[in-house]
Formats: sequence, C-alpha cells, structure tokens
Amino acid sequence: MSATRHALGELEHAIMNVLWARAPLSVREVLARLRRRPPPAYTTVMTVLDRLHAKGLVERVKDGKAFLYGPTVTCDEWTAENALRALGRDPTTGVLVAFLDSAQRADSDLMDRLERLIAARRERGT
Amino acid sequence: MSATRHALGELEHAIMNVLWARAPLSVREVLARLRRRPPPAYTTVMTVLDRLHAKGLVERVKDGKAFLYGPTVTCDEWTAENALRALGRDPTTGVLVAFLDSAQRADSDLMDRLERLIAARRERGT
DNA sequence: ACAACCTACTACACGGCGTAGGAGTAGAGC
DNA sequence: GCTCTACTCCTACGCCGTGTAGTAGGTTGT
Repeated sequence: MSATRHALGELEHAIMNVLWARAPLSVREVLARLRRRPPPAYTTVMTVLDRLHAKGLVERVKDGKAFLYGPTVTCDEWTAENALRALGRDPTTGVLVAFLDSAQRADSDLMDRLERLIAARRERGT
Repeated sequence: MSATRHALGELEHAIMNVLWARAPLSVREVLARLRRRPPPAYTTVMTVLDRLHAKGLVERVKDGKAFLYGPTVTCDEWTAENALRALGRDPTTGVLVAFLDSAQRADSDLMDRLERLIAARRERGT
C-alpha cells in the first residue's frame, strides 16, 4: 500500500506549487496565492501545510508569531524522483524500451533532449 | 480530479503481477498463485479483479462457467506509462536533469543503458 | 484588558482499497 | 428431475488519506 506513499492530493499539490513558485510563505500568504474558488478556509491551508510538514515535504521556521513554510525539495527533484520510483528499482530493458516508446509518442523531442543531456553529462565527466 | 489516477493498492498490484506472470487465469488460479498468508477469501480476489476490470486494466472471457482474466497492458507498458506520467507532460530541462541525477544515484548503469537504447532506436530509423 | 492574529487540536465527510458474506445461477452427478 | 457444487453478482463494512473546517488557546500591540 505504501507504493503510493508519496502521492499527493490535489490541494496538497496546489499548495506545493505555490511554495515552489515562491517561498518561504506564511499560511496567509499561501492562502492568498491559491487561486481557488471558493477559497479554502485559513485552517484548511494550515492543516494541509501541517500534513506536508509531517511528510517531510515542507519545513517551517518561526517568523515573529507566525511560521514561514518552504519546500524541502525542489519541484524538479520531486518530479524526477517520482518518475524514477515509478520505473521501479533496477528497471528491466523491457521497461526502458516501453518508456522510450511512450516518451516518443507523447513528445517526439523528449528522446532527443534526453540524449543530449546524457551526452552533455558525459562530457562533463561522469 | 483523479480521472487518470492509476495508483494501485497492494493487493491489486499483487494480482496484476500474477496475471502478468501468466494469463489468462481464473479467479481460483489467481488465488492459488497469490503468496499471501493468510490467503484472502475467494470473493476478495473476485472483487479486486472486478475493480481492475472496471479500471480497464484487465479483460475477461467466459470459459465454461468461469471467467478467465488477463491484463490489457503489459507490465512494462504500465510501468513506463506511470513513469512518464510522473514526469508530467512537456517536462522541463530541469526535471530531466534531476531525473538523470536521481537515475545515476540510484543505478549508475541506468544512464548508459538509456543512452544505448536511444542510440539503437535511432539507428533503426525514426 | 481587549482585539486581532496565529497555532494546535479535534472532527467529519468522502472516496478508494482490503476484506468478505450471502444470494443467485447454471452445469454435473445421481 | 433434483440436488450438489462451483462460480458470479451484489452488498457491506472498516480503515486510511485527503479536503474541509471549527474551536480553543496563546501572543502582541494599542
């Protein structure tokens, strides 16, 4: 069941997006930047931030009487790790082939970009 | 808004693994091949197969009085599509870089294998 | 001291998943 | 033909995660 331990809900993800766009932010600032109608209650945002904090996805520091919240991982890292986790550890060749198949279908440039990034990385040494 | 929320539960995944290993199978055969203690009830397996069928992940055909169940996608396709979905559509360069970072950390060969597969695919045309 | 603002604790609804019982049904053996 | 049996279908319940929020209680400035 913990296979999806890292799946976020919709509001959780929206809040992470706010924090990824600009951090650190107070609860009130997060609430203000959420574009949802109707806007959730202050305490709703609070609760979700608490849960994200419990999951280790956000950290918080006291600023006066309020907390400021910020992400502990970048959006890119988070996204990439999720994708890698989805691939499973020690992916078989079959999985990788299917991955490239899907990638090419979805975005014909994706493979090129991957190839260039791998090449560039190799030039930089390891 | 999880129309495309394809996260499977633990039992669901275990059953998919059974079907991926050998299909088509009847409910009883799936049950027999599940290595769980205590073994779930026959109807539990039935219910889960029903749900997987409703999700479009398995198909079934009548065989006498029983149904035979088989996966509609291969394990590789399923895994690869999940990974690609996790990357998001139109992944930024930052995401791809982070993906390669994670990949290299997790499995130092992974990038090499990806590179070779991309090269091979390019040689085959397209 | 009071008002405004913040956090912490608690709660409830809802949906997905694991779990399974009981009803219904159709073929198999007597 | 009638029962036995195996299978499916329908229904249900508990748990947990998530969205949602109220209330209580603390702190700070006026």
